[in-house]
Amino acid sequence: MADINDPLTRPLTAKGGTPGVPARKAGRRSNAELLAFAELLFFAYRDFTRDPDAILQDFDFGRAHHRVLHFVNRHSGLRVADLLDVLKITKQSLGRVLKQLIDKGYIVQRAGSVDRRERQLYPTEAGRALAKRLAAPQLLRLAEALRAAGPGADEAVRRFLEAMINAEERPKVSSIMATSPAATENNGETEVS
Amino acid sequence: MADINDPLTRPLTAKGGTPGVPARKAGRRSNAELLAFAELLFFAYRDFTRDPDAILQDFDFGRAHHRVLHFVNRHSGLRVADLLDVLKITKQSLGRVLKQLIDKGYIVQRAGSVDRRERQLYPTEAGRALAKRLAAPQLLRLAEALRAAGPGADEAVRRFLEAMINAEERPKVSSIMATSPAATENNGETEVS
DNA sequence: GATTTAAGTCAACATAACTGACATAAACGA
DNA sequence: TCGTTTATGTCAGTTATGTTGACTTAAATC
Repeated sequence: MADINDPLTRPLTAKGGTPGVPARKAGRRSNAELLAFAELLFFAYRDFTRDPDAILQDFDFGRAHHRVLHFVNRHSGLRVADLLDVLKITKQSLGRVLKQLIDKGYIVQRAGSVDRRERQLYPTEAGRALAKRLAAPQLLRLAEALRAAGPGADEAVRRFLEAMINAEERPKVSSIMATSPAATENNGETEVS
Repeated sequence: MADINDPLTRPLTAKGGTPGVPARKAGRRSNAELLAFAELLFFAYRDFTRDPDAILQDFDFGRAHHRVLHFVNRHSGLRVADLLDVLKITKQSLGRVLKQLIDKGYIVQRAGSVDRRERQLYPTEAGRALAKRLAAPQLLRLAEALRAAGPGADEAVRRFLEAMINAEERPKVSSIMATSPAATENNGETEVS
């Protein structure tokens, strides 16, 4: 077990507070504590994106392609308008990366069956394979981090992340996340292999 | 209370599992569950950065300036090399935004007292004020999200975020986070006002 | 038939990252 | 002391990803 006084291995935030500092009221957090969470979120996200970024270089793709491929793969059949709303970028920005993913054979589009102006987006077999490869290190990282967070942390972390989303976006996020292979096909037991 | 079956207001992940699906072993998580965490992290970070991004426009600054100003403000006296290691960008990339922050009077630099090649970075009064203004909406969001996550979630979330950081980076992150006004000056009771 | 909507495209531009090469000053080592 | 390494800064060119604004096409809708 790590020595709590060793600056290289102790927990990033002192447990039990600083000696001589009276405990704050339950539920009140100092700005300094909150800033520590802000920094941890920055570091977590910084490293969360690094593994896939490295893989993407081999395909002449960037993080933008990963985001598009991820959402098309996990929420097959979503429309261009859905993607724009999820990513919060302009049609022109999306257009560039989406075109490249289509041209290189990772995504295909189909006219909507009810409204034929709509373009429904689907991954090809190559698209599914690449998405899986990009997700693999992130899934490992998440699994390990949830394990490290301790039993019961899943729900706390999930509620925290949900509450970090703009309130007015939550219904849309919820709706997007409800349309996934896990929710519709195979009971969530997709394997990375 | 929200109807758990209403797709617009139910929790983003079903609680208690899907009927007919056998409970997984304790501690094992399906890839679909982990992918949901990946998406929540994306959405959380997407919205976490939007409030300060809007403020930055009024100053002709971007997110890169925010990151630099934040770390200089919260960890006064850190060196250029520290900043490069924290941000994981090149010297040239940092140089551009740092120069602008210095030219516009938000950051000053001082030669290191022991090694005079080093440049120690400090916020000016204007820098501190801007950092505080940029942090304010993020602190509100974090406070509310931790509240929403429920009692005891702080520690779970903190452990989760720490474990999301690359293992070899944790000592450096720990060391950076130990040098903050909260850790050295006023017992963490900095106020946003 | 006119209007609106979903998507796509063209052009110009801004930001923030990158690589590679080189300069300066200070510290360090033989 | 002198050569080397280190910390920082800078110049030049490139790439990735975002922006605004204008316009087109096809299909749905009023």
